[in-house]
Amino acid sequence: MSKEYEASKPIYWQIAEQIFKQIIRGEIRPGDKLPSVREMAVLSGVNPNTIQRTYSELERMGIVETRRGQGTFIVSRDEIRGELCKKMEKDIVSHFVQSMAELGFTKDEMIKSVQDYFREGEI
Amino acid sequence: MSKEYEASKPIYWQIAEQIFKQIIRGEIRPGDKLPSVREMAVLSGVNPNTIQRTYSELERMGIVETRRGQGTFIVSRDEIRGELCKKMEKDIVSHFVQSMAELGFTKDEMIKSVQDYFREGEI
Amino acid sequence: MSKEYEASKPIYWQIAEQIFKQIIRGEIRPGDKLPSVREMAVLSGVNPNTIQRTYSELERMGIVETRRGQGTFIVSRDEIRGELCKKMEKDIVSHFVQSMAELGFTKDEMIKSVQDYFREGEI
Amino acid sequence: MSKEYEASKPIYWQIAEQIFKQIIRGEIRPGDKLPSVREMAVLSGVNPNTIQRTYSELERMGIVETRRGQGTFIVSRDEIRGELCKKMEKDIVSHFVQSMAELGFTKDEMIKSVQDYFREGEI
DNA sequence: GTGGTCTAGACCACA
DNA sequence: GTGGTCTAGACCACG
Repeated sequence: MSKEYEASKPIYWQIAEQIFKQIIRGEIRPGDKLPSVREMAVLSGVNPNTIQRTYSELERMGIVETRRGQGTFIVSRDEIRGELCKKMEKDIVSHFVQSMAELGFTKDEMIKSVQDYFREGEI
Repeated sequence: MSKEYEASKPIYWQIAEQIFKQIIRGEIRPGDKLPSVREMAVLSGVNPNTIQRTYSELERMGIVETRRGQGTFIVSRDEIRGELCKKMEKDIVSHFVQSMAELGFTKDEMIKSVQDYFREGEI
Repeated sequence: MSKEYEASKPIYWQIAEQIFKQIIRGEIRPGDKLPSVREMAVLSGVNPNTIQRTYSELERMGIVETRRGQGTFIVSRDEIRGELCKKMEKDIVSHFVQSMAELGFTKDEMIKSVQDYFREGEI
Repeated sequence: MSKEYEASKPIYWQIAEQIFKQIIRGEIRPGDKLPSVREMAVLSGVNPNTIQRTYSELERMGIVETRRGQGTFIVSRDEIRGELCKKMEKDIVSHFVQSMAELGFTKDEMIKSVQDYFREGEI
């Protein structure tokens, strides 16, 4: 099931983002074990070192904990999912607002832009 | 007057974005001459090669045209400003909507998120 | 009664250290029998192999002796407790002094640092 | 000038610690450029990837900043040296005090242990 | 030339 | 079998 990766972001980070989304959507839950580095490498069609880096990053962010010889687990605090979701939402929204503000958009214009985006899709 | 640049995006692109914004805000107008590569390099506190790349990028995007021996000029079509603004707006909004959609947000939730962002700032 | 273990040190060694401390504090005495590997594994919430390794290490250090068919016992020399204590104290202190010396601290500064550590706690 | 590395800690971390000490002792100063990844690899007698990891770690800790195409620089806040020193001192002291406390030592006994350590050296 | 990422393949400590 | 580290060598974006 090897996927295609964009050139713009590092692969290890794109894989991390996939895991974020799986946690947020509830497909992976606190306490769950992630596939081993080697398994995940095969699943993702990349080198094990790349997955290693992904998992290291997740651990540094406190999303995952690794138990030597046992595997890598989603941190078992139930709040982790909500926290992750809030964090990502905040990052995306603040990036959006700041970008639009630099272009001179006001709050209401930003909201209108989003509504228009959906309106175009409807047509 | 060397500025600080983020590590996340290439410097040549950050400078291009500054120029976009100046055009959109009307600080630079169609037909205006940009500073020479060397001048701009000094103003920005970066290597002339970096400015060269910025200008190349702007030319590739049809925003700027270079006249041998005279310099680099903003393309003289008056619509350029509006086009640029629309393009950037569209890029930002579609990136925002898609990122939020991947997190499972609906249209209304996205709009609420933006409103909340401003609400927090008010407090 | 599974406990939490730090990721920095191997679990087998963390368990060995717990036993050291119990001996030093007199909770376990020379001649006492340690729990069997399997019992200890359950008590500690880890794999029996891990306890096996802990006991091997203790034996290698001459702190424990195993009698086939009977179990694992704290060595019956009464001095063992004092020796262990002296050894651990010496290890900790020499590690401390050398680390501080590498940072350029003098003897008096080291002592002051320790006193300050307690002073902060008091406030 | 290839050195010997202990097996207990990862090489990339031992190299990071060397840099810490050089900063604390003032041998490297805020704003200074570190050797390039490749140079440092030769100097240290290790693979460039290992140095890369060292520098990444230093950046993550906010001690160093990297400018693509230019090099890796000690962060140019003058306070960085004092902060680093305080941080390392605190880590070492708290580790020392806690280890000794677990052995049942009181504050005064800890200080006496340190003094005795130096006294033995004198003899 | 500089750092950043990735691959391939190896070895180790740990459970 | 699991994660962690390291080497060797490659390619890329950037300045």
